[in-house]
Amino acid sequence: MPELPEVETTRRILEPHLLGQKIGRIKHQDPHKYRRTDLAQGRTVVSAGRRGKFLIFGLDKNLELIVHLGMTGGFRFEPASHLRVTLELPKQRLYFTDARRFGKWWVVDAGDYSGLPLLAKMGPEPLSSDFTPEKLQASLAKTRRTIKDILLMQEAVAGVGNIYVDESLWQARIHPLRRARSLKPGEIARLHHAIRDVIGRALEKGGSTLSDNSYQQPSGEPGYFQHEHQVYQRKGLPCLRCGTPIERIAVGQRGSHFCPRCQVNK
DNA sequence: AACGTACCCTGCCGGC
DNA sequence: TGCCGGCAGGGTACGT
Repeated sequence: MPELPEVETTRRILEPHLLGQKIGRIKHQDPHKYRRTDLAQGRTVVSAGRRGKFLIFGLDKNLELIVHLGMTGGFRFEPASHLRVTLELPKQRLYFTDARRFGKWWVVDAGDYSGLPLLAKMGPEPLSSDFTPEKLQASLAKTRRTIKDILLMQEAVAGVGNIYVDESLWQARIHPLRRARSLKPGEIARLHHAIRDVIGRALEKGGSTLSDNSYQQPSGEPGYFQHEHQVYQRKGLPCLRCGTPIERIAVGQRGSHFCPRCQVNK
């Protein structure tokens, strides 16, 4: 599923194709999921940014086109199955495919995220200097939730989803069901480092393409970080640190993979 | 206010 | 072999 590394990889690839280009028609059949996109037609793209898992394309006339890829959304340079949106540009077309249709588009006045409350309260970018162990500690201290829950909520840190939470918790040797506010300073320091390390390495590899093949770069090329997963979708396989079989449990509604020996729920 | 849960959606998988 | 129920999960709505 697209998380920060996949969304940022998409952003970097799309940026040169969009900057300075005037958007023509945007064709789709689902106005509920692709809201007000008529307002982007005829506008020129002036920036291509990202916040957490949201792509934010700045347009002239002080507008922004915001895209969330959901579970299976992705841009393609060529038509593909599960085509949902076609975006016409002067020299090419961009296609948006989304098998499970959890992806959404919005057009808003620049910076007005009143219709996207999650974006408004998004936590620090994990690879920025804004993300510090102190800020992480402060976020974890004010909740009774588990560490897995709070990391998925995007307010403690932006852009981390199910894959990279599991990978980060494994690297930091923290059980997913630990109460967030019970983490000791040393554990928070390990977790902070693990999140930055995992997200950074995943980004270098172009993200993860899972067995369902849903995430692809716009060219159709996959990501390569799935080959470096330590726990995600490795249930029953030996922990690559200690050999104990990886377990899978439900946390909230999410599958969670962890090593019962390395990650003890104290 | 904070937390838990149902829901959205559809391809895929396992069981029969 | 083919059908079908259940599962996966980011984000949101809603009830407690």
